[in-house]
Amino acid sequence: MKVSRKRKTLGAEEAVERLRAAGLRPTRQRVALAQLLGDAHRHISAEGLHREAGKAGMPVALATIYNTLHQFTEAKLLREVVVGSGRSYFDTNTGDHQHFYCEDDGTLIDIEGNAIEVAGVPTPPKGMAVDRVDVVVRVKRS
Amino acid sequence: MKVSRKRKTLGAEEAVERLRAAGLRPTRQRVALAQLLGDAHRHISAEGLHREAGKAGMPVALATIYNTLHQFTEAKLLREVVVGSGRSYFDTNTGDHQHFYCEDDGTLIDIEGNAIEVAGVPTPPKGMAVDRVDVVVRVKRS
DNA sequence: TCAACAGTTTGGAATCGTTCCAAACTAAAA
DNA sequence: TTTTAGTTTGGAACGATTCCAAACTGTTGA
Ligand SMILES: [Mn+2]
Ligand SMILES: [Mn+2]
Ligand SMILES: [Zn+2]
Ligand SMILES: [Zn+2]
Repeated sequence: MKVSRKRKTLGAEEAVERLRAAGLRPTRQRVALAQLLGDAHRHISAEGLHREAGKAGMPVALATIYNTLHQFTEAKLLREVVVGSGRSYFDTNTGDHQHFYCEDDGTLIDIEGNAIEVAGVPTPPKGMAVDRVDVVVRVKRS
Repeated sequence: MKVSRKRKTLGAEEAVERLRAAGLRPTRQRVALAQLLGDAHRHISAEGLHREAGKAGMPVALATIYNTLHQFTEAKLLREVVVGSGRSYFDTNTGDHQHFYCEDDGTLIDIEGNAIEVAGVPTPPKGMAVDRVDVVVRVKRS
């Protein structure tokens, strides 16, 4: 049987506060999305969030979903994760961490930032500064 | 002034041999592309190779470019590198190495495989095996 | 309290990289 | 040669994302 699991969403007030703190005007749509993204660590696509908003009875235009995801990313409320050339994922875990990526089903799984260590990164070319070091551990069904 | 630089391409015979060794039928188009990809380490997109083939007087249909790049990748003559969700790059360096990625202009720069070291990769989830560990050092103009 | 404005949302069209398709072509086998 | 399986092709189709201009709505400050 299929076990249905409730996802922990945010209260509206909390969402509004979060948006204000990030300097974003708390519109109906942004509040709804901030609530849906909630607290738990998750990896979600634009299409996925669009669908969730619809199911939750607060439909939001797809263009707005994209706008919002990018604004949230800019505001460090989200982090964009690129693993394949197709779609991109947005990660509610903005802390230092890396990912397992399952090529078979497109799943992402967090790897704690303190678990993994990258050593020996050379000095970037003149005039460049390191922004972030991304590690993707590609796994396959064995 | 703009300095024009010659790129080292392969001889036709050498390209044919390489294709044969990889179990690929040496068609006119595949030989042309193998020649263009040549010996030097480079990062190229499908569109880029399509344009180069045209300029070199051996036009190849874009669909064939994609077919060929994927077949070459399958045959380990190339390696596919994903850095952004837009286009994907094909890397003539198939050895163990990683990349700097400049977000400003989309440039890729190799990092020797023996320079960088990733430690502490956790055991993959049950039933999964590590295929490859990709490190992308994102840099920005500073 | 409310007009005015800047910021935001919207549906739909447009873009873009990539894949699909079925017909024409060609390298290799017989 | 012929045959055959594999390959190429242009153009249509696709899916994710972005663009657009019109409608809407938080916020401000009179
Ligand atoms: Mn993006
Ligand atoms: Mn591919
Ligand atoms: Zn994550
Ligand atoms: Zn490389």
